[in-house]
Amino acid sequence: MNVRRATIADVARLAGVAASTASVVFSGKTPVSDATRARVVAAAEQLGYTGPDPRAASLRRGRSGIVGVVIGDRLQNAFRDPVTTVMLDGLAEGMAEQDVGLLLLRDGAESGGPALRSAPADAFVLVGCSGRLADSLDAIRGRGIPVVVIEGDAGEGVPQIRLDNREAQAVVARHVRDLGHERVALVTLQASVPAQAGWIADGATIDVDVTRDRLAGARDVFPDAPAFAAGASSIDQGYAAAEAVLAGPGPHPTAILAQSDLLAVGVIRAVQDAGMVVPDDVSVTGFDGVWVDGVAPLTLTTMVQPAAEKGRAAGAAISAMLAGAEPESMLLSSAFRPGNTTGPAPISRGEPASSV
Amino acid sequence: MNVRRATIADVARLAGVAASTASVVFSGKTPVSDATRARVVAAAEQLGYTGPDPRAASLRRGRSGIVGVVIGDRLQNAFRDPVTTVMLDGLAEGMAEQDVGLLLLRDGAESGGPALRSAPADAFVLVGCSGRLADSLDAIRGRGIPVVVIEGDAGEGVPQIRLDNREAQAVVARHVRDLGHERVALVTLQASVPAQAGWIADGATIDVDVTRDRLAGARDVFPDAPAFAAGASSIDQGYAAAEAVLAGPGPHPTAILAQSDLLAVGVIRAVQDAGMVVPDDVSVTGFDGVWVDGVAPLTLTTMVQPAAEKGRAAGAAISAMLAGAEPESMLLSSAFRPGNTTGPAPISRGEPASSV
DNA sequence: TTGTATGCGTTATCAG
DNA sequence: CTGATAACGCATACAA
Repeated sequence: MNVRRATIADVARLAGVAASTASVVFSGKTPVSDATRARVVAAAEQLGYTGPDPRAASLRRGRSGIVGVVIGDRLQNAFRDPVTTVMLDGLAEGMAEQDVGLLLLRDGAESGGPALRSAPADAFVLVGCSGRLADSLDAIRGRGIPVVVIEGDAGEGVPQIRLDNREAQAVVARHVRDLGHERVALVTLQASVPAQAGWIADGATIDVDVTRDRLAGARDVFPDAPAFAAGASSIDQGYAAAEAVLAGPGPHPTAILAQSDLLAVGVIRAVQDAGMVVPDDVSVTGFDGVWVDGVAPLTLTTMVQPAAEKGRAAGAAISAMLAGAEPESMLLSSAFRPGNTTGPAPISRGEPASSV
Repeated sequence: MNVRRATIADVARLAGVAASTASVVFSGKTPVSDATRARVVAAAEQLGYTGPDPRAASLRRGRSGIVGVVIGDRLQNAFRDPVTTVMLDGLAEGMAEQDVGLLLLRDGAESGGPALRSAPADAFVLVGCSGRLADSLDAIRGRGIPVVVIEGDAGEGVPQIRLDNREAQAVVARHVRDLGHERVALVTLQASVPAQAGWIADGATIDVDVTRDRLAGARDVFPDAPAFAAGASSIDQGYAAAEAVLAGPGPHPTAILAQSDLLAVGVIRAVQDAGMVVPDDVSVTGFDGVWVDGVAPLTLTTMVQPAAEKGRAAGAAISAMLAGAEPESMLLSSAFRPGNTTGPAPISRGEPASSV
């Protein structure tokens, strides 16, 4: 290991050719005579030169082969939520053609933080990091780099991959209403960035698009349903939220609509730990459809969202933009999947619908 | 959006200062008078200059702020396996100090493929991509870049983060033996790269370190236990492997030791679908300890490995190496966690221990 | 087929 | 505190 690494100039010198010739041997962009190639390769081997320095090459070519993926608050939560990982999965697949790597970035406390401004990425995918989204977007667009937004409002000119969140959540809500439920509570995804668990006040502004849209969908059917925002999409947070909901004044709700499957699992456990039965005493619904285990022998009633497809679509859009095209935004839809965590509302004790 | 993006030279010109001065305004490495700074900032804003081009900066500085993480075969499997995501989690945490991004790379079909050679990373973390590991390692070391290996044999001079796989698996095996089991079958993680599901022949070479070591641990206790290699660490593959195991000739095994929790869950389902009861007819064990759901109301008997700690340790090692230190390798240990998927061996029908 | 010249956009260094 | 200079390592257009 020499102190200084060999450069292509060193190789060329040793091989007795011009640097450009040596360069061509590695890039293969231009024909080279076998004799020359052999000399260059030999020289490279002798010097321990393994190929062009990626930093220099990317400066010269103007491409780094990296796509930045900005995932919410913390990488931690992102990895823990199967929806995100499935989506990343799809993203990787959607860009398999290009030989690019995915650079995972979190949209940290410092909005539009250093990473966004200084990451050597050819393009970015922003994932549901609303609220802070505007800043992040500015940081990126300022760089004149292609960007696609998944589940967030990006404004003009930015391709977006969205879900029919409002309508989808309304479908679930109607299912619950049709079962006769009237006292319904909602457990939402995080409402603000950074997340802050707690009741969502009437008329409160909700930064996060997904949360806002799904909440709207539920309220389309149950206008007065109280909503508790979880701190993250996790079982624990769902449990805590349900505890808060059940501890509220008045009779407990007969149905709890959670905005993610993970939250729903937590809700179910909290309900059970409170000595009640799902769905006899309380019906519970989720959202996502990728989380299948954890409530056995129950099967969660939920909306199945095309998570992998979201990623694939984003990947395809990025590919298109890198190729100079202008991809369209995309609206994907979810499918209702009934399970047995919902059932008929328990016989009313004559209580009117009320806030919990 | 101009055709050409503004450079720091443009900004400097407009501000009437030298390029180096403008640069300093952005980097903050040297004091600048307020007046000058203001002029530069104004010029930058006017030109839409949002900061130095990362590619040029990293060429100049010799650092890109990126750490490459090479995960097995497919990103897909990596994301699907909670062990990996938890590990990544820890890795991100272990490097939180540095403002670096994680570049996810797969060690694709083309060994030591382009990504490894051409990714502008300051360091690499290789995760259990053995077999192909040697090639990848060469590709990286040739570049003279710090590298840490998690769960793989990297040879001299490369810090490694390893688990006590062999001993840990032996602990589980002894637990099973102590319960009276004699006819035991093993379901292993992938044995080769790329993965190929199937029985592991006697004396076959196993490329993947983790698989080999855990297998050895099990064989320390059950020298003749037949082993079936799964195609990946997933429930489905576990299910398929167990089907193969149960379909074998002779009496079915009374215990199946799986090398991961996901596999174990699949095994359990296959056993149940075959009309048998866990653990009465067949005991099942896992490995990992991060997967808690999916077999309710059973609790998996498993080894809990410090997955997050693995990542953290790797992150710390990378940080140290980037700072010029030479971190030591690390051996982490797992803890036995008994569950109720194991129980006493069913009453023997006088069959001798045999291969299935 | 090979070589020459040029610049990609920065920033470290050092002299003023 | 500011500016001039010189790389960083490579790849492309073009000429030979």
